Amino acid sequence: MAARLNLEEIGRRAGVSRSTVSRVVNGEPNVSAKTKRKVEAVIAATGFRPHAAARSLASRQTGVIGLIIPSEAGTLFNDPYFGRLILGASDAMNGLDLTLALFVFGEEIDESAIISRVVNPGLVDGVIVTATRMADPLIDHLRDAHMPFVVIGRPDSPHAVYSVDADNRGGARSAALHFAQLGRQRPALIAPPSNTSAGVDRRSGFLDGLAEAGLSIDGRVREGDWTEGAGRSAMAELLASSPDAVFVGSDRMAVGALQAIREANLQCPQDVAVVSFDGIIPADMVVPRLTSVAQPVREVGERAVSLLKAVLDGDVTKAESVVFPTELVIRETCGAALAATETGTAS
Amino acid sequence: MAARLNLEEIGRRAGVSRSTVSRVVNGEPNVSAKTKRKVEAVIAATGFRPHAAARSLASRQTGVIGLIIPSEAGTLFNDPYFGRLILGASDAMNGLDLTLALFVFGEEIDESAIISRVVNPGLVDGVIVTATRMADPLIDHLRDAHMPFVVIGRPDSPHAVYSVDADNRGGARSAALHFAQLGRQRPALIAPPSNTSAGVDRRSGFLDGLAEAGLSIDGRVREGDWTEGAGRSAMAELLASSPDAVFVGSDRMAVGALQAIREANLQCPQDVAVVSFDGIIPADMVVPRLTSVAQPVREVGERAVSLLKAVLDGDVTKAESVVFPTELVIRETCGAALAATETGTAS
DNA sequence: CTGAAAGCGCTAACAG
DNA sequence: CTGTTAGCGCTTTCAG
Repeated sequence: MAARLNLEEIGRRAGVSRSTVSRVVNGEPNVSAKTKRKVEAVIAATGFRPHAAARSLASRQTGVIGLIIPSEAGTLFNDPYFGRLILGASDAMNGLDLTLALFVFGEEIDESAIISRVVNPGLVDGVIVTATRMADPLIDHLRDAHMPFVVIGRPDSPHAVYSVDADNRGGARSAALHFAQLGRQRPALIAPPSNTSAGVDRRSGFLDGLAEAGLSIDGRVREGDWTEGAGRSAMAELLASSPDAVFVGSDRMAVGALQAIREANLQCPQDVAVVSFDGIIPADMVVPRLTSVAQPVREVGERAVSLLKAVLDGDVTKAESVVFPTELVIRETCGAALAATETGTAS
Repeated sequence: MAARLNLEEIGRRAGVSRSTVSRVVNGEPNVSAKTKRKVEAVIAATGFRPHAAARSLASRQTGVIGLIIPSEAGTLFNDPYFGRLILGASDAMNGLDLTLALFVFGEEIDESAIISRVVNPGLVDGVIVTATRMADPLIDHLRDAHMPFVVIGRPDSPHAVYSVDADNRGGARSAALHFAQLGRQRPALIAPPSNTSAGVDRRSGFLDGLAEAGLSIDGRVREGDWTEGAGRSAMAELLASSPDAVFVGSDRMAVGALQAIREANLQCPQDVAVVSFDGIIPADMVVPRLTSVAQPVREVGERAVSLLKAVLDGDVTKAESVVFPTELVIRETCGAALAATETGTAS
């Protein structure tokens, strides 16, 4: 029977040495066209694929990139955000012939367990870290272990790092300006957790935008943990101070906020306009359709991969922060169409 | 400076041979307590971790399990189903000290590309395949390549395979019986795609349940591609034949169906009762709250991992199909509370 | 219970 | 352009 398929065996069948086969497999230039053809024929005929572990051991590169997602009690996985992110990362990796290793850690497992699993030599070449808290200790550990990494978010680290993020501040600011333009007078805010960079940035961006427009928020601020439930109870509380507009820091919380508005027998957008951040809930999912500051999650995932790849290849050596612009997608909850009609701007 | 950390070096520092260190690392029994302690001390002091690739090469086991998710244009990733599944699989793997490699393939990449990437020797020990179509060619390819695998779903394969699935038929049947019990007379169905086992089973289970209860469906059947939009348009069509109840084959389609009902100025559950399948959309997400046949997605993911692990360890050798029961979770859209009130059953 | 020795399949100088 | 020669770090017989 056929011997186990390896470089040696392929070489034997093609009448060349193991090294030559290796060169063909790796697309190195210094192989004669004729030899190359012969070897490729044998490879095609046998369906040979080089052994990944052997290759990793010899080359000290695994071709595997880790994606670390700390999932707090599974909450995060109900958010379409991560699906999009994974899809983007995955696409980029398929194109680069890289393999994605996914590390999801619940709260019950401690930080050091994460590290020791991920920083296993010979397992991954580098990692992408998501959902980072401000000053995430994970980042320091990764650095101590000399593991190349890229952060998704805006890390608050004393050291410079590679990172990819959406323009949370700018996006939130645009929501504030939009409210101002629509003539809303009593804006409110439901911010994401302030121990995350997204939470901090979306909050400050919105407040800055209001200040710019000369609007004040007068304590109409609440914070929620990304979920529908949090959005609903935060909104219920805010309604006591009669806001006429609310910027909600995530799509999921906005869904809850809409429910609270409905339960109070108020109308959105007539009584309270709503703009959310994310733009990733399917538009048909809620009524009225959600106006939101959309961030390009998929692109963020893709870019994180290409940036890490560049770091691994030594193509980029200085800290680099990529920031993607957001886009205010106007649908129904902000009441823009309404305002347009009233002022006679619309046809 | 410290030499590169490996078995040899740890052995040198502990005054033993490389083999002994290997035995300690792998928890083999035949090591004296004293030697073991000494070696462990050195390991703890140095933070040594064995090189994954080297270990894989020598032992012919990678400790990595692949999860294959064919994502059609990203549609599937908007569904919380996959997040849950990944979470379950991931949990199980963390417990078994296994690493998860995620393979997401869009439609643009063909089947053989999937195979050649996944079946790379020395990369993964086995794979879990999801979202399988009926008679999925992927399965045959996996078998041809001698790659151990477990299917999530009910594969329609001429060969026996290992699989894990939810009781789609039984769950759908229970929805039918529930409608009958509530006195609904004109049931309708929005089924998932019939080229998937879930689609086939949910459809037949529902129809069987109706037949059992003596209800007929009279052509009030549509099919949708899992999305909100599909549910909405299917429901809009069905309304022409005045159904008083509809079983929708997925949570997302049910969200769309609810919208269509509202847009037709009908009330749910008064005019049309709705029961969906999945039970994974956060309960607070829609109003009225969705009654649905819940499937234990996380458990399915966990079980797929433990089954594959057993297969890899040779603990199970005959084809095995694990089927998880579903649970009808009654909330508001089915109108059970309503019916109870009318008949005086409720307080 | 412990050590020595032989690979696992591949890459990477180094010759030629 | 091609072959030879050493390893990469670990597991795994086989002796002792």
